[in-house]
Amino acid sequence: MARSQAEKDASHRRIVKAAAAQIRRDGVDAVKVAELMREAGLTHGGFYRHFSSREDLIDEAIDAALTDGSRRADTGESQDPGAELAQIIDGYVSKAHRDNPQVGCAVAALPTDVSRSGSRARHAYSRQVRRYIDRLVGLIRQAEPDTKRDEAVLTLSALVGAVAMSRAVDDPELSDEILARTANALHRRAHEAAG
Amino acid sequence: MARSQAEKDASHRRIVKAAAAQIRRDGVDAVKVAELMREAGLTHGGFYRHFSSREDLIDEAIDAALTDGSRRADTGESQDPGAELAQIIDGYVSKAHRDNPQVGCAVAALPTDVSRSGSRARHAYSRQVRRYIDRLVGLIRQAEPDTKRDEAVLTLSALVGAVAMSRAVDDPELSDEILARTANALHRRAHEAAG
DNA sequence: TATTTAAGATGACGTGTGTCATCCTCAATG
DNA sequence: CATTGAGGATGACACACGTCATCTTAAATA
Repeated sequence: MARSQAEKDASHRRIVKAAAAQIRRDGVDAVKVAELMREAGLTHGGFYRHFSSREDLIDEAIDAALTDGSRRADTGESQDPGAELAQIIDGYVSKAHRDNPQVGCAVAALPTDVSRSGSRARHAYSRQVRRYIDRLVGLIRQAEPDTKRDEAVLTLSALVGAVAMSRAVDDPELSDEILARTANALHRRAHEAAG
Repeated sequence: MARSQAEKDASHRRIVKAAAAQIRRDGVDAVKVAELMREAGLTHGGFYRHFSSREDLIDEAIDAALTDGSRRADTGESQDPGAELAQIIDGYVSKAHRDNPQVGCAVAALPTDVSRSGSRARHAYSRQVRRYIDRLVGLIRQAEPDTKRDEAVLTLSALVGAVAMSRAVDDPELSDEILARTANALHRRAHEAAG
């Protein structure tokens, strides 16, 4: 063996982390191998000791970006489902989330990129969507299980769509309005269901 | 003057139309000048008679893709707002729409691309979002105007998010479920509001 | 019909980028 | 301590793509 395995793993993680952040901020095609390695404190030469191709890295980085987001979603095992749901909504449809895609939820940041990516990325995306839905199902108050699941999917769709649109829009007021009104409507719906 | 102005305009429209379709299907970065001109029945040489740069074309093509979608949304001046709303929901969150992004709504297909594009594209996106919201406000039954607008924004967010996610997901069943449950929940919400 | 002018074709250039061959260097083993 | 093998550095190649100079050709005008 040569250079410590721990060092290699650390380098690997640094590369993937940098790629995951840049992909969420600027998209898949903005990731350049040489530039990425520079960000990770390396040169472009060693790249192929870690990945068989650029495509391979992209797949792993998208997977990492998606998995990374799940940690955030799993925090806060509150005892009050209603409060927790409200907290998730406000955190997701927030200006901070909108303005920092590089550390935000990849489900909202990468839908189009994932559609055009490899199987690993699409699989990770699906897994993440299922996690969100399951989590929301557990927090929504509703009599019928089927109706409850409808509500969970609607909630996720609205969260993702609102953040995506708020990032694309040119007018700051409209952007804020999209976030605020989506949150309002989701809160009202949750409240009415709770009785 | 030389070659008929009508021919030039026709070429221009063909180029922009081809670009708009490809952008919605494969994203901005997939558009290559030479390939695009070939699709339009021309060679790459004449490109700069129409656009000052590739960026210029992208901006115009995104604008066109967004404007194109508004025609679809404006059709069907039905007398029954409830039926019209239901029709819009079912048409938007449909498998046909999901599977044909090249002719679908650009608000759902291009949020991330627009975020990284020029001012013209972002402005067109904002205009389109406002049109959708206004149209939905006019179709939603609700007493309070403010609440009505909340509902309209929520509806748009959910429509856009559902289509975007359904395209990224790997599992066909999950993809269908996202569309179907989002539609269910939106229909139920509209029905309850109608009393 | 002769002239003019611009749309479009042809071909080339420069740059950026993914990929790979080669060399260097140090940690792990004996 | 000598050896070795792999991580990382350096440099180069091949190719793709945006851009531009130049030529060709046909429509519009006198």
